[in-house]
Amino acid sequence: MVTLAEVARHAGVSASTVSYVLSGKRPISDPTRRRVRASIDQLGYQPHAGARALASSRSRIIALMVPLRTDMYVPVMLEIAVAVATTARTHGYDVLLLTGEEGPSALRRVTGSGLAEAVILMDVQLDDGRLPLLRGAAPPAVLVGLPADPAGLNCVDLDFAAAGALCVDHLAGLGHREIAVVGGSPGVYARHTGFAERTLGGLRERAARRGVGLLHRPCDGSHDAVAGVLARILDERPAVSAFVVQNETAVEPLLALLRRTGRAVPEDVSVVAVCPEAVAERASVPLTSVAIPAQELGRRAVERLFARLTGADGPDATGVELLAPVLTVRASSGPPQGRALTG
Amino acid sequence: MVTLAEVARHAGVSASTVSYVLSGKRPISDPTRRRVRASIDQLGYQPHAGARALASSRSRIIALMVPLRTDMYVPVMLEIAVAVATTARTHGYDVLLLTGEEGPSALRRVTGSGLAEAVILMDVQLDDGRLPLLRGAAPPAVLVGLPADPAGLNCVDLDFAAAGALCVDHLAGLGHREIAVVGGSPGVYARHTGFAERTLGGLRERAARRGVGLLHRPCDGSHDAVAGVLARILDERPAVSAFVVQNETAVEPLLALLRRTGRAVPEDVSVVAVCPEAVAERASVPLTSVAIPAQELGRRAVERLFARLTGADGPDATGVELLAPVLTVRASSGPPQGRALTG
DNA sequence: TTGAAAGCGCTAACAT
DNA sequence: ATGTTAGCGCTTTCAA
Repeated sequence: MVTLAEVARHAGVSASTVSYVLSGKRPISDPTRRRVRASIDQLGYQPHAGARALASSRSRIIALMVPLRTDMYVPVMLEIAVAVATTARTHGYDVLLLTGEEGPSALRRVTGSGLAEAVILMDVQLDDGRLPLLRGAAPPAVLVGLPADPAGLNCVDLDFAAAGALCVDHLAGLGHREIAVVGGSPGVYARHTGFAERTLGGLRERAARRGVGLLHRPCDGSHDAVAGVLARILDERPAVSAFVVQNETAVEPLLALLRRTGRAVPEDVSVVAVCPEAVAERASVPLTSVAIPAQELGRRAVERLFARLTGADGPDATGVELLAPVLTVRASSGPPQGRALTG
Repeated sequence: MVTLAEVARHAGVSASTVSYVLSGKRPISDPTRRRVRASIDQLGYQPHAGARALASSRSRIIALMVPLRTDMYVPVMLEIAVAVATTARTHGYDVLLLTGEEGPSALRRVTGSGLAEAVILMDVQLDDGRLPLLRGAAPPAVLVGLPADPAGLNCVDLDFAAAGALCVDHLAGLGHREIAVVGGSPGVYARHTGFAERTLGGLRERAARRGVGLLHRPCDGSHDAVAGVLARILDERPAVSAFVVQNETAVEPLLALLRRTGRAVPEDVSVVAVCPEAVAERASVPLTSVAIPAQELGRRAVERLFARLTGADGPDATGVELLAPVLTVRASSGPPQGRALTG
């Protein structure tokens, strides 16, 4: 293994000079810098990560905790994770992958051992068991998601309430008066994963304000479940002329069932989804949708973390950042035709 | 920060004794061990990861490189990654997440700096740019996937050729004589991602051996693409009575299109998929399928890595491990009814 | 603008 | 069964 000392000898300078060439923490004359750089290249020197972490108390690693459970739309998780990793690299950091399995103690472990300098948590629940470890002075952390009480925490998420409101605005603007919501799987609500409830809140509030009827049914993504929920909705509210879907796996079953029962989209019923762009674009009817900006979420989480690490916002910058939802109109929504759904 | 030296002082022993209590690398008397343990707990001591890595030349970290691209079934990727992370933890290791973005040099970086002791590569292609770095003495590595020339490499994958053969056996056994294959997206073939070609090889070989007709069409998962491919197949081979699908995103569109054109599954046509169990179980018709054992792949990759790291198989154990495919019969396959597909 | 040297916290000989 | 001690490779004062 090539060490810094060898580089120094090869370049005819002291170890500290090599170190400073690398870190840029003090001015180095141009000729010296050149010689050192040349030696580094020639010898193929790579600084030892552990030695660096020991001497500087900075590991240049952040930990990313992903959920074990997988009843959220999984590709979003991976996309966020990848965005976190690539963004971290642009700051010279690497990402350690933690799963929920070890529980909150994993945070303590990687953080207490100096393995990771900071933490990003995905799929945060309204009342998350990991939160107590993060209040106050604890390790720098950013949450992707919004807990019930974000006081003293650093959070990034899509503004799901605004997303719900946006869906209602779009549909009400087209003239729809009765909207049905095919929600996330019951498990999502049971766990109080914030996003589902926040979307629903936004839907309800805006529907009430605009005098539009709103019927909500949780639904897991299986074909049978969607069929059941759809039947109930049609039975209880025959006047429903539009659907909002938050469960991506329910999208195709819903479209298939509507087709099969002779309901044309968007002529007879409109469908609006809250889902990743990729899902909306590739659906059997391209969906009018509010995008879930996975990459942006990952990116922003890392940026906020580094804002804290570098003290740009003050050492304990805290607060909530909600990304504004964007609704893209595609082929699945249009004005109601006045035909009753059951017609 | 609590150091080992403080623990030693608190317990009234030397630093090395504390170290050996922790590592178990030499016998310690029961009373001493107890005292040390107590001090560790009381002081909340956690060994410094960097110091450990420096002194021992072992970081206890393995790197996992996931592809940036995402035209494979993404949930499988995440499931493998999570399985890798949890399995690594059972060996006391953590996992560093690398994306393809940095290219092969990322391997050099994490490995050359001593950050990671070993590497697991996902989504390996037949002729992968990362392979040259891994031949010979290079850092211990395991590939999930099978390159064209696995000589000197350590690989784990599903035996996709056998999976293809299994599908043909199942369908031919039911009496089908003409089978159509709805393959992966054209991009998968263009990149020579091994699994698609190997499945196809297995399908062809077995079909030829059993005298069954086989028609293969690549297909991305969009509804329109599936519709086009299906139309072509029906046009070219009206006698087709069974489909094998390897592209998970094409499953629902295919089922929907078959329904829409009045073809009952499995009465009129059988469908067999190569896909994760979750997809097969939740399809609108539960699918007879060969499972993609994501967890098992991740687990085996890690186990093989540690077999190498600990020298259990000799320091440069190498070779290919192909997991035997398992076909589960569900509702989507049955004997042909003798009605022509176009009937 | 550069060097010398003292650690960072731990492991692993080498002693006893 | 336990203690002593010399590094591991780097960062960062303190000096010049």
